[in-house]
Amino acid sequence: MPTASQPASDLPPEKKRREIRSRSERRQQLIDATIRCIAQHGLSATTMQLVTREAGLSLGIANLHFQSKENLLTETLRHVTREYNEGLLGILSNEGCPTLAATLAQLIDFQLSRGVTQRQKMAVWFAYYGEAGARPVYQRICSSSDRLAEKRIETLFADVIVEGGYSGRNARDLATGYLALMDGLWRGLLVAPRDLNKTRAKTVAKAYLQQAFPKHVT
Amino acid sequence: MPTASQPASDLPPEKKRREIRSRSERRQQLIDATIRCIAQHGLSATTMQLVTREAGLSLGIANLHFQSKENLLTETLRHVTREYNEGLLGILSNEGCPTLAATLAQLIDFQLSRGVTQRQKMAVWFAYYGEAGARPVYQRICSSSDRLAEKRIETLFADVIVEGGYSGRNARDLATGYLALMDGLWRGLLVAPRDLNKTRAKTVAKAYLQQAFPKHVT
DNA sequence: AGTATGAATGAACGAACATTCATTAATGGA
DNA sequence: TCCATTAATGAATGTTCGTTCATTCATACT
Repeated sequence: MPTASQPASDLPPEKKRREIRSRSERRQQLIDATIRCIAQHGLSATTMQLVTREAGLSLGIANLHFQSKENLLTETLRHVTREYNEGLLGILSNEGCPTLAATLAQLIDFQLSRGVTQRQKMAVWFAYYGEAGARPVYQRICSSSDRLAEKRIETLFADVIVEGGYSGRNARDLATGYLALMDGLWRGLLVAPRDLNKTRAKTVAKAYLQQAFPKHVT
Repeated sequence: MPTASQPASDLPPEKKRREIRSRSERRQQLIDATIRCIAQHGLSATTMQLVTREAGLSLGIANLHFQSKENLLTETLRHVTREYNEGLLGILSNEGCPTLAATLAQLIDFQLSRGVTQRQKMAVWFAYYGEAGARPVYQRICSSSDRLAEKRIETLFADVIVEGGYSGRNARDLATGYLALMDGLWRGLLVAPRDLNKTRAKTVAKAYLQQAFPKHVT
């Protein structure tokens, strides 16, 4: 978007005005640009050139604030992971959430909300999963995030089982199953958006919880 | 370990004996090497050099048989996809499979069998999922494979619903849910093998089918 | 045995990559 | 107002990539 009040000229070198920002601002700006690049071009086609241009900054700045590309990518994964986990924690801390049934409903709504299921974020998740087998750093970040989420969901399910007096249910297995189901639905939304939309994904997820906790899900 | 009867020399150029093989043999050999490379190094670190060396062949041969790296990668995805679909068809064509209950059991066994869940194969799946958002070719191959699998499972589930007289069940939604669950379990096996092993994955998958079809799964 | 065929090789090449760093200019304190 | 400090820039660098193709040699046919 060219700024107005520029001297008319066909192809000026277009000197960019240099702006100074704080370290954390620049880091966030670069991470956001990285997310957009991965979503649009894929992880293997994401270059420093592309990222810095997307951020509207010069080539060298990513190395200035992140030392290396590898580090930028790692921090990007950490950012997306932290964002998701904080959102999940917000739901499960059930402050102002009156009943367990309401918490379950909010959980599904959150995990299939616009913020979580936008292509940008999902593309990033799966891009890193693909490399996780070869990169221990990615694997550690992903699996520790998984573990955290599973522990929280398991606790919630355990509470629901007690409240509902459900017998023969294993909270841990149900949590594993639920999160696996949600993972698969995300993958479907990403890879086959023509065959699976968010509404149907919500139906399928709700059906799982209803089978598990009939009294808590309508 | 230097071979005997070689003219004494510290670092012999070690001339390689040239072997001639058919086009299809070489293509298969290169695809297999590509799978191993992706599993070991990740898609973004998989180079022609690495692949051809892994195959024990010379650098130029991949371009000779596949024209381009892009084409080699696409054909590799197609190969893995076809292999999985043929295996699935083998199970679901229920030749020699007496009952629907037995078919369900075989389905889980197959999807969590050694052949399907070995790290090599799963790493390939997820590597391509990650790029699918940016590459229409990958997306088409993945989603058409998904569609095929889902149609078959849906048909099986519909039969089970009729036989069991289950009411209020939607075969399509159950199929979507089951495949999503299986996808998530695979992801867990790949990314967090410490927290999820094959035995527990089988337990979780079985629990899903048991909830859906209690009379058919023990 | 001699020869034609084309599969296989790997040195060479240009393009694209991450990274470096001398230079530039915005900022805040003197 | 001037200067010291330091964020920001982007041309330059060395490396690595995919691809090409002249050459080599295993094979099958005459």
